[in-house]
Amino acid sequence: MTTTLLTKPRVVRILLIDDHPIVLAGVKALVMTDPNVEVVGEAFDGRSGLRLAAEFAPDIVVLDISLPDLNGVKVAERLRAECPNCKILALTVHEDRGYLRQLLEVGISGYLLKRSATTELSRAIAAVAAGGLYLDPAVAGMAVEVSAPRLPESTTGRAELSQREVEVLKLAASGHSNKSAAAILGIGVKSAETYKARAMEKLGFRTRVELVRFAVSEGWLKN
Amino acid sequence: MTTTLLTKPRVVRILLIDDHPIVLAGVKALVMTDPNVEVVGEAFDGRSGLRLAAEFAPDIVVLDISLPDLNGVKVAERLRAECPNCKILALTVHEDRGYLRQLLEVGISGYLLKRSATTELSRAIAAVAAGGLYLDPAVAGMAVEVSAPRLPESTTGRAELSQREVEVLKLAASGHSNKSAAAILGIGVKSAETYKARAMEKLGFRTRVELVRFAVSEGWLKN
DNA sequence: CTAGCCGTCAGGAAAACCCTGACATTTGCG
DNA sequence: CGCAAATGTCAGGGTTTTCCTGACGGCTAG
Repeated sequence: MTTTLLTKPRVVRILLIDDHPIVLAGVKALVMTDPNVEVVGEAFDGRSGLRLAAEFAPDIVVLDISLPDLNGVKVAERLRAECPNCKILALTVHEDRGYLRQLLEVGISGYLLKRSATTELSRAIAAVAAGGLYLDPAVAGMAVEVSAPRLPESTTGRAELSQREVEVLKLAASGHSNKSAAAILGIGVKSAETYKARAMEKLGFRTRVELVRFAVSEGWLKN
Repeated sequence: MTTTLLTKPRVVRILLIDDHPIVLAGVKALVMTDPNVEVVGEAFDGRSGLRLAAEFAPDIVVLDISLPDLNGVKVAERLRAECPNCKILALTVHEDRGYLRQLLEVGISGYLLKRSATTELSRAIAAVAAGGLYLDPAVAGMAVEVSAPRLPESTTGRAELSQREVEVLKLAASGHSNKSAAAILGIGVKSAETYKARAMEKLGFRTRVELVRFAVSEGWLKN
């Protein structure tokens, strides 16, 4: 079927989710400069966002990954489930491989960094609205290494961490040695080593630096 | 210049510094809704910001603390020196005692969190333009504890860390090994070990956990 | 019932870390 | 000026920790 001659100037309806009102208002002001875009809702946390998404069924959800109540990945996941027609455009400061991978697995349609030029925003929205996949130039390179190499065996599930793995990881990121973490959890050092290794492998991390970055972005180190 | 009877129609001239163009554009859109405010410059990094400040001598510099090239505190410091008439309004996501303390010592006029309501922004600008000090409600409580207790341990002049010690400590807290830190600093592993040991000893830390806690409270693990 | 994840752990090699010096500069102070 | 203290730089050697490779029983789902 051929495309219509006059592409109907159908307005793209957008829901914004960002925990920083000042940033959200700014993004809103930006996207509204495009007459084809309409902001149908704004939320400052994950739960409100999910509620508004269910209510308004927007075309695109512009989602900040760092949220106070729910992890951005969790929100994306639930959005996919509860509002399958919503496209998700992640808008974030995080340039971590881990986030990108998780979000791609969840099925987002775009990943844009806040440090990108403002023109990228409208470009990304246009691309996503058209049904495409948009990745920020700065992370596009990661996508290839991310999509190909991982997990011949995790066909069913995604990179969910088990309870023990999360516990050890938090302690490790807080500066505890495997031995110390093991003592705290009341298990053997070797077990702690195993959990940490498995978790790191699941997350695709190979160095403690990456782990600490992840921990910071997860809010694990807020004391 | 004659004084007018009505409140001064003088426009507040503002310079914006934020490394995320999308956020910066948003803030710009927000402040421009106030007719008394004029944005005279925008910069995405510290150096450009300092240059523009010298060029335009704005009334207020709205400064994001997380910058790629220079630390926000450094930028504030140099702004105070090079452009003494500029008021500085820190706009940031960081709620750390450490940052706030450092910035207050440098002599900023305002501290606003991005998670605050948009109305706070104009309020803060107005307050700062009027020569006042504005602190975000969320950090105002910290200010009192911050202004009084000036390093109880430094009574004899001891808790001062040398440059190298701080550098290695930051890297260590971020998850770098001594070896990795040494490589980054371009020194031998043994030197890095020495700095770290001396610094830990000065601070009275025995474990990495204490170090990480300290780093978090100092805001070293953000950005 | 077979496969995979989970919690638990070992052995041995490799890497990182801590402790003890060491030495040359720089800097404050009597 | 000269000396002691602080700083930047590094090595040797013993101790810990981490890393890599398995392993084994319990549970759950296909």
